[in-house]
Parts: sequence; structure tokens; C-alpha cells
Amino acid sequence: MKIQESAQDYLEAILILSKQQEYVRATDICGYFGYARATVSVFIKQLKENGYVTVSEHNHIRLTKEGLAIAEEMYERHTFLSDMFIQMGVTEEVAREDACRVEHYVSKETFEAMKKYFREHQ
Amino acid sequence: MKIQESAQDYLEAILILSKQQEYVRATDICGYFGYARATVSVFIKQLKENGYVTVSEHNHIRLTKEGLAIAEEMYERHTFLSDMFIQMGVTEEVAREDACRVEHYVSKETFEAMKKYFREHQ
DNA sequence: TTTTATGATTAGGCGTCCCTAACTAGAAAC
DNA sequence: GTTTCTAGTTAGGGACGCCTAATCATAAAA
Repeated sequence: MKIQESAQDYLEAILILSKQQEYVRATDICGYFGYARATVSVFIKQLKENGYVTVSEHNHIRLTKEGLAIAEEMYERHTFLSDMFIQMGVTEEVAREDACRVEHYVSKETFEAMKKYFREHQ
Repeated sequence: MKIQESAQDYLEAILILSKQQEYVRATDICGYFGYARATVSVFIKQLKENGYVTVSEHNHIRLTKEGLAIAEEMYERHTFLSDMFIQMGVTEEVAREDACRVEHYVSKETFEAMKKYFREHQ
């Protein structure tokens, strides 16, 4: 499984939710994205088959090491990008929305350059 | 037709190609993206049906007013974003690649904020 | 003028990622 | 201990955007 944009979103969502709750279930992810139960169910199955999450007998979803690495990478990008947008004068809500999309499309090189640039220009 | 990411790319490509050549044919677009002829043929048909381009009897593709507006918007974003990335220290090639993807996902608000920010911070 | 090369089209297919509808299993409430 | 509610699954479907293979049309070359 090549890690697709959506998979990155799901893994990031699981990370975010697990910061807010003791356990994360498929239904929580449905709520987070507004997706149908079936959609999430199928997707989680794939994430599980590919070793990014484990699902306990109580349907608690947990990130594996690989899943966590991706989730944290996305989360960091998200945080950095929305902070950057806000610093540039963008509304908080729009900044968050844009960061959520842009985070998937910026190469490592550009992301690092942006971080460096903002470290030196504030 | 909701203007999809791909349609924006096609329209931008047509604009760029028409800056370099007297006329643009489907095959030029194939070369530009590396897509198969069939793919481009079908897509151009849709763009035509939806009023974004016209196709002459010699298969010369031209942007309509609507098509041009979108193409120019994308082109401006593309130019600005790659310049910005380069200014931040990103390799030219990577900057161009990233701009090409990111240009679709930045809201008008954020784009304007970025422009303003860079006008004031260089 | 027949052959060949180039460009466009049609048909059929596939991966991604969303949907609804129908079903199943377990937990909570009566 | 049934009924009901909640959560998860399976089956089937659809939009988007790419593909190959086969066909068709026209322009260039032999």
C-alpha cells in the first residue's frame, strides 16, 4: 500500500482523537470527518491489513509504530502550516482548512525550507 | 461541471503552451503532462462541452473567456508560489513541482495573505 | 496512388475514495 | 428476556482521472 492522501488523513485523525480520548473507535472517526460508517469501516480494515493500525476486540483502534510515524509527520505539518498562515494574517478557521489540504502536497525539502525561513524571519 | 483540480491543470497547461506556440493541439498537452492521447482527448471533450475551450476544425484548442480566467488564476498562483518557495531556499525544480500541486489547495484568503506578507517581508 | 505516420476517438478497464442499503452483533433499557 | 439502540460489516454503486487497445481520419512520403 502506497500511503495515499486519505490514509494520511485517517492516521492523523486517529492521533488527534487519541489525544482527546482514552480510546478511538471507527465511529469517532466518522464523527471527525463526517463520513459514513461503511466508508470508515472499510478504510480501517485496509489500514489494519497494511500494518498502520491495530484493532482490539473492543474495536479500539491504535496506531502502530509505522502508523504513528506518519500521523506525527502529518500533525506536525498541519500545526506548522496553520500557524504560518495565521501569522501571515489568515483567519484561524481558513488557516486550519488550508493546512489540512496543503500538508499532503508539500515536499520534505519545501517544508524544511519553510520552517527554516520562519525561524529566521519573525 | 465543478472545476476540478485536473481541469485547472489542463487549462493552465493550455495557457502555458499557447504562450510558447501559435496553436495548441491535444497532442501537445499529452507531451506536457506525459498522459496518453486517449486521456487528453476525453478531457478536452469535457472542457469543450462545458465551455472552457473551443476546438477548431484543425484541432486547435483555444481557451474561452471562462477558461482563460481560470488558467490565469492558476498561472499566477503557480508563479507566485514557486517564486516564494525559491526565495525560501527550495531548489527550483522542487519549487515548481510543489507549486504545481499546492496551487489547487490554497484558498483565496490565504493566497492574498501570502502575497501581502511577502510584499512586506523582503 | 497506395502506403505510412501522426493525431484524435471510442470502448473497456482500474484504483481511489466516497455513498446508501441491508445485515449482524453486542450493549442498554424496558 | 425481549426490544431497541449503537457500532461495525458486506454488497453494490458512482465520480474522477488515469490506462491500453483498437479504430478512424488526415497529412506526408514513397
